[in-house]
Amino acid sequence: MVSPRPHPRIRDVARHAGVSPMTVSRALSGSGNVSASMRRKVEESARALGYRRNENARSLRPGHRSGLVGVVITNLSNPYYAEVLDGIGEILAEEDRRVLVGTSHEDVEEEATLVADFVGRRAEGLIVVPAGGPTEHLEPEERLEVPLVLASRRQDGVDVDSVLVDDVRGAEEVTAQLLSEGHRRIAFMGNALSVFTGRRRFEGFEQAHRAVGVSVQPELVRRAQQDVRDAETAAGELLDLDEPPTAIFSANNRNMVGVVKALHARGAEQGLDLFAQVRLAGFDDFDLEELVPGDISIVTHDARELGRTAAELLLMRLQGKRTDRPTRTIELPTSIRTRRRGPTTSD
Amino acid sequence: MVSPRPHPRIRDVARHAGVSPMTVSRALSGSGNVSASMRRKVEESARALGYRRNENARSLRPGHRSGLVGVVITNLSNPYYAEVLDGIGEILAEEDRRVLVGTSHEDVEEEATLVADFVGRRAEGLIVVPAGGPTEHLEPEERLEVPLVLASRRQDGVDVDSVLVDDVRGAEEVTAQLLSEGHRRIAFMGNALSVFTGRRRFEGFEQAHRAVGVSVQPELVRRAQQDVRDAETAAGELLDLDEPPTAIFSANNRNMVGVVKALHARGAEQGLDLFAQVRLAGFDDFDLEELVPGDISIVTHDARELGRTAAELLLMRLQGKRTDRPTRTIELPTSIRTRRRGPTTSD
DNA sequence: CTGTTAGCGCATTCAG
DNA sequence: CTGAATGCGCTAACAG
Repeated sequence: MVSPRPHPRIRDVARHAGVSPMTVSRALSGSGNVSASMRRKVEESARALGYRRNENARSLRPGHRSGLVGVVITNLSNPYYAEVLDGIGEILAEEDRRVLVGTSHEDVEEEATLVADFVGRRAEGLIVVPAGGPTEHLEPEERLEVPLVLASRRQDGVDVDSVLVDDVRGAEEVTAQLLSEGHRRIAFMGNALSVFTGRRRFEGFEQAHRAVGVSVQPELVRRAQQDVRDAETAAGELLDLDEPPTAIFSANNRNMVGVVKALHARGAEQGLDLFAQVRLAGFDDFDLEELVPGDISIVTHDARELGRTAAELLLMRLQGKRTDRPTRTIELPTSIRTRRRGPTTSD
Repeated sequence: MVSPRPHPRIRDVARHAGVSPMTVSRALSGSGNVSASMRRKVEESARALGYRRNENARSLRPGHRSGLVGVVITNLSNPYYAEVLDGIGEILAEEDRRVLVGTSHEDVEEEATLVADFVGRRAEGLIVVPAGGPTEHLEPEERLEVPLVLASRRQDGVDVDSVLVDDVRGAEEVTAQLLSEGHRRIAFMGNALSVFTGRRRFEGFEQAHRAVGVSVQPELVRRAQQDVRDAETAAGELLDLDEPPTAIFSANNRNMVGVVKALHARGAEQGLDLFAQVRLAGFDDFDLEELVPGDISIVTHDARELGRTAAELLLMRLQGKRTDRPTRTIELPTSIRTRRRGPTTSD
């Protein structure tokens, strides 16, 4: 007992209202000249039949816009990116545009598949957190000239509007702070070098070392941890070294949380206060940072605002306001927040 | 210098390859019978022109599926729902389906708008975390019989496949635990009563009280906090009462994090260890739970698995495997994890 | 194996 | 103010 036509068409409404399809189209789009009574009658028929205009068919007409924006995120279970996505959605919803979302899992091929698919669905614009690596799929011809904005990361050779944070400086400054406190064995935990932020944040980390003539210890560098569990494991390995680091720099949210968990777990196991022995620093806010029982410095910026800005840049292009204008890169301000503990158990 | 036709059509490829559009269609869809050499030639032309099949036009053909699933989340900046969404995406990606996502902000009207829009775009299925309230927009006629799965919450009168957790029992058991420890002034912080989980978790909370003949104090009930900041404020108010609660039950992730922050902040301000004075319990995992320096019990379940299950239920319907079979509600198992501290400063 | 015809649902012409 | 014809891009069904 399935209805033969799941979706009533404009012609069904027309028949029901005893008018031509054109009248229905005009009445429902609100645009054309239709008498008030006619409009009412059409609206009733539409409601009665449960008519819904087919946006896909509509978008076939020349000049019509799909209202779709494709968003490719590397890892949605990172609250940082969830926040970015939410910021993007916030701005696009204001313009009544919808979001097609996909996760690349930091894999360029998955990213390319998603981009191709979104373009095939005639998304009007794309916002991508690029995984890094080959970039053919991001080139204008490949994406059929669909406007693209890169969020959080940029790609060499992909000249499009981008929203970044000043990774290098943030990493450098916070690392410098650790060095100035006397730390000489600072670990680095971050993304692979193929990832823009992984490269840049490591660069800042290195620069700070060079500035004071200290060299980065390769054995203290851990890369490409994808989630908290990986990060916790990697941090555990660092703590197990014969000569463990005296400080750990975590280049993103997931790594930082993993490090904190590792310090806590090991400390409890060994009856030691590892937070007093290992100074923490890194990128990205995380919930309950204030509970970390040791000194910690966070390079922070507003993830939601980053998403909003990316969406705004895209909208400019979509509204034709900046077509053929040169590409812009907006760098969002970061700040460093340091939280220090007094002597651990006293007081 | 804008290209006149941004998107080459099948006919352009046909002309370029010196064949008919039909041959191109067949060659590219891989389905039809096309000679190998022909196929190669077509593929080359397609590449040369940067042709991308228009999925919207394609989905116009009878019998064709859009491959789209619409997902409505109430609040993406809650990591819990980000995880649910990621789980949904994981399953759908396996079937090469794409996700249209929107945030309702716990507002039924926004939810209705999104559902209508997704249906208009001919999404084949919908997964909704319902905000609660009126449900006309979720009725079969309104959504044009598009299969719908409810995630995390159910709606009275909306008889569709649903994935839930056993809110009532979870809340009851963990509340009973607090009561058995002697707590008699237990605060409740959760969603509005109009929200399914808000209702059910409060119900369990009340039941546990009734079972031991203790009555819930209305002044200790705070509802509808939407984010961590709201929750922190509300928790602060509770702590400011003349007779503050001795325990707080937080009915979800955002409330729990807010409560922990409030206890920490107030404690630091007043030089007190509030975690020793206020017993915590509630729903949903959160990062760094182990750092909470006091007793805490969490009713936990796998958010990603909830998303996966919702997607799987939807796929069953989409693949016609369960059409006209009765509606199912899957209840995911929860468990309670309790973490206790020894005496605070000694040891 | 390839081409022609026709129509998916809609809205922009242009006529009345 | 309303209707008829036409085509957006694609592909079944049917020739050939």
